[in-house]
Amino acid sequence: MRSSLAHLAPLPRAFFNRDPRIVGRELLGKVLVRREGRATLAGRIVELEAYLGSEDPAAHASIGKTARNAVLFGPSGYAYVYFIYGNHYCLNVSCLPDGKGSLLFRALEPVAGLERMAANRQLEPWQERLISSGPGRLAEAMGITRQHDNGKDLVDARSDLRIIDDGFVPEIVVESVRVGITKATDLPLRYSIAGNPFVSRKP
DNA sequence: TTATAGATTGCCT
DNA sequence: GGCAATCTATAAT
Repeated sequence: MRSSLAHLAPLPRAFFNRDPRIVGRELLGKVLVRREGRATLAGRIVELEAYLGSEDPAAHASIGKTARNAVLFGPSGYAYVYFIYGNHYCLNVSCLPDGKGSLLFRALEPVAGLERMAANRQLEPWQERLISSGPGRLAEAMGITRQHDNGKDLVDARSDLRIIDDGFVPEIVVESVRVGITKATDLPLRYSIAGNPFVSRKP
């Protein structure tokens, strides 16, 4: 399992260079892979949220380019990591350039390195549901920080953080409203795999 | 220089 | 279900 994951090709950059509402649906079922020394941590993407550009007041990019959100104004397929509520990191991938769209990773289903992921969260391996169900939780499980990972190329096969396609295709994709925001709360921009127990909140 | 809101989580009642 | 923790980017003074 470990070596097969390591050799699967990343998605092409063009995959990300599209409307995040399309990319979000198609990214469900793909696998986020983290290399931690000799260990490999991996989780299947089961929940994402799309953030648009200047027309989406909930999007960090809507205020224009700043030091914090600069990655969103660069090319597609790069990691935008921000720190929130004094406690948590959240991972996004840039889609359209010039801040026109990105996706927030909200939940993963662990598929490799589960014990290591649990340890990163100070949990026991049997507490599977708590390991990576939620944007702050999955970042902690994968050891993602702004210092180490902001601006990282998720398309680069040599990167220690990347997204690969193992051929899994979800049966049913569900659209629902985004979580935890106070603006543009009625847009159906959250995508999740129907019935998957690792989705952070029921749609 | 100071103030404030925030794409969350975990613990409390 | 309610709310404190904790800190930083950005806005306001």
